[in-house]
Amino acid sequence: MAAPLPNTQQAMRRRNLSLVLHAVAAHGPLSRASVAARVGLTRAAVSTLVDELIRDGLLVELGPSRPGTVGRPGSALQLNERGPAGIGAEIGVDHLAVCAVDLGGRVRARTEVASANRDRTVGPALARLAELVRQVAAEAVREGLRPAGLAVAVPGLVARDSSLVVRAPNLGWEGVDVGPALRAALPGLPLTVDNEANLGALAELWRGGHDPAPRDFVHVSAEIGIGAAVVLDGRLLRGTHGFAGELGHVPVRPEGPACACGGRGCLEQYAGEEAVLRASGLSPEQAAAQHPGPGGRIALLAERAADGDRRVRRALDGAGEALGIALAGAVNLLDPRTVVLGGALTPLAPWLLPALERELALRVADPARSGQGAVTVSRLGSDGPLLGAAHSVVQAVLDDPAGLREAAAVTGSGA
Amino acid sequence: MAAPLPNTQQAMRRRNLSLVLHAVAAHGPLSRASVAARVGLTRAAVSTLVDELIRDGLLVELGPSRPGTVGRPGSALQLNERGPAGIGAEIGVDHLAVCAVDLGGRVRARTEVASANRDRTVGPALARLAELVRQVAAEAVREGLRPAGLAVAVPGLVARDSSLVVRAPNLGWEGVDVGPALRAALPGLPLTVDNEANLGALAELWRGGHDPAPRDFVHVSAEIGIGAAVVLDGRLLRGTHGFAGELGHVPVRPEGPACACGGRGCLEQYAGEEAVLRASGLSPEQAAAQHPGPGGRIALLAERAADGDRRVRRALDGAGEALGIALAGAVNLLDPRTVVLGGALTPLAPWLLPALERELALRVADPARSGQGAVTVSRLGSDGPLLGAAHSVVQAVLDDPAGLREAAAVTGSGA
DNA sequence: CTAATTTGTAAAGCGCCCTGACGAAATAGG
DNA sequence: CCTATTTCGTCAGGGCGCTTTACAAATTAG
Repeated sequence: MAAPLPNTQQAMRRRNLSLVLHAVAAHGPLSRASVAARVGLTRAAVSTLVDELIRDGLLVELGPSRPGTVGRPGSALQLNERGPAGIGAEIGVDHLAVCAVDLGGRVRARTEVASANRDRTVGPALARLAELVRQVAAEAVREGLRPAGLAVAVPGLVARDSSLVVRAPNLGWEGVDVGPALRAALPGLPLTVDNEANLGALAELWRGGHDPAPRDFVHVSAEIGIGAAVVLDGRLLRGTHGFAGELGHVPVRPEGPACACGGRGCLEQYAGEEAVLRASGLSPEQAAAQHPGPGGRIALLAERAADGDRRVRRALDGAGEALGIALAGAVNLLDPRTVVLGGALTPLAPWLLPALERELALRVADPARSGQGAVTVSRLGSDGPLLGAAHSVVQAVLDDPAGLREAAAVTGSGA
Repeated sequence: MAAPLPNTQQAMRRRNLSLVLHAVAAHGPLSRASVAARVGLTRAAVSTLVDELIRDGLLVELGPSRPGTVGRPGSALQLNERGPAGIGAEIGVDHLAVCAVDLGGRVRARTEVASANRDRTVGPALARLAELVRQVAAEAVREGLRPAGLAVAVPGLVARDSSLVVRAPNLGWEGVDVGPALRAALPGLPLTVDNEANLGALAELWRGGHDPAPRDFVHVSAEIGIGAAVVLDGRLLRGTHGFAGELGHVPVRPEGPACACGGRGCLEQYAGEEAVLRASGLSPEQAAAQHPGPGGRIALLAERAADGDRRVRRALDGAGEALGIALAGAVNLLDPRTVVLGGALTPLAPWLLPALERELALRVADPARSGQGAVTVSRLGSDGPLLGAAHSVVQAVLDDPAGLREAAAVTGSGA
């Protein structure tokens, strides 16, 4: 049990800096006075906090805002669009992607390349990724941004508070620590590594476009396996070892087909990409031939389903049913506000949802949740994890703006 | 989104008071200097905090501690055993219980009476409960304690941050707000109402006797239905509506027998008390005849199982298997450190565990959790919810000692 | 044009913690 | 036995951060 932060005046100041920054981030351009009203401090206190944030390049003053109401108009404050940037990266089965996001959440640079990472040696893949990160970071610098950190999304289990990829079946990685190679290739750039579904959930939380943003939800994501992330009270649930969210191995039919995990009848056996393809009578090779490139198999399924292919429709209906059963358990256990379908599931949602919602409605005991609006589909689609990664860096800056200055002092200010 | 507390110096002071109090509570008698080292403040700061806590009657000074080491011996601080007390109450199917707990966590007064609350009108039951609370509170006062609040454990769904019992099937209650009657009968005593499994989990968290106390676990409890509570990062997960933990309606076999909740094959259909009795070839009447009083049905099952009754053994094995399947889903989803069996399940644990652990080992994907120590049995047994209720009041005092003084100022100091 | 309202800043004050120093109370060693 | 050392608790001084109070600036209402 680490000391729960030494409640000192400095810590208070840091929290208040973050509070002001978050207020501006969440509620558009704001005057000092309205920030003060929002966070519960006085105008004088907010003034000094804002001064500090402006000096550190996190806020900018837009000049006097247009009048409209009685009284002296305030001077609008906005997040600096030429300040720190979060770099997000994604290692997919068949692609690599990197993007840079500014404090305001806008994507300011982006690259994506096809790259068959499955069963490939790790070294070259990471070298390639570092190369892309350098490109994107350079472009961000040209736009006046300072890269403040890198977060990498991986489709697999990542040990908590580490860069160790314990298992990523889709990549064929097992016990790979991606930290050393990336840190060596990208000196001075703080690194975090996280599960793809987790970062997708964070993207949903911050930029899902829901209003108000749901602070308690289960985010289901899928590439080949099925991952989920649980957000409760606005915080991501990571679990003791960082492995929370393994929805793919929740038992759906305990006597069902054997699963690679050692169990029987796991969700993955009914709603995993491979299982759905098999039930549809399609082979992976066929899919690769007809829809090459990232997301080809999913695209094929969506196309066939849209064309009215009965076998595919039936397969997706079965997958939706299985998802509904597994999620019914999760909903009964966690009482979230909604279930969000994201990642690769987005394009298939129209054919998954009916059965999914039917099962959920049938099996959820909670009387208050009767039906309405229980399941939503992400608007971010397959971009979720990448955006979430970049945003997680931005969020870290918003959560502790003073930490950034300290880091800069250590590394010699970067630029 | 409520203002996230106005980070002022007063708030800091309050948090530091709580920090000091918690340090003393967790680590026995402590000198000012060791408290300071623990919480990360200076000795001088801790001195003033301690002074204030002593003035408020929360801490007492035991006088100079015995030497033993070099240097001036410190003056040991201890929680005041004649300070605030938490009153806990439990409304069971066939009993009412009330207890008082001091700051140190010791039970200082207790009553329990048989009372058939099932399908009885609510008014008389609550009147009786209030009467018992008055008795216990009076006894606590005789011991020098000041009752600081009352928490009531109910076997059913309680709406979040309210005293509304939405549904308690075992009691036959539906949409009953127990707040008005109890508040009217017990003026001046702050009231909270919570689910029995939730409070049992809190008891496990605070007084489970585990070392170190697990901060992430699933606590399974059962009276007639099957409840569970999820503790993550030392905090109880309540869910959007306060209904988290409905393990009883997690699907185990989706095509299984119909359940009262509208679903099919819910855990309750395999591991609920009624289902187990039926599978054992025993009728509730028979059980009531042979083992009257609280917990009679469970006691009968335990007795028969101990005697080697094959049918009962098989029934419990099946229940354990179903529990294992449902919990495998929960463990995959949440990655807790352990699963704790509590409440009425405790006496049956020996016959439930083998199948439960087998299923769990089989179906949990997490490679780090391989087998060892995944399931533990509560040492608190059926006392958990009652103790947890009283402790939740004590915990509230430890979390904000200054709040207590304010409350006293409003109500005119009570005594 | 004046009164009212609101914004942002400055000065004074207060609360809270830290620093540094000191007496008190014990041990260690001669 | 006496002194040096160590640790504890407290006190005075100081720094820091927020609040209070006051005031000039900028706008609307009448």
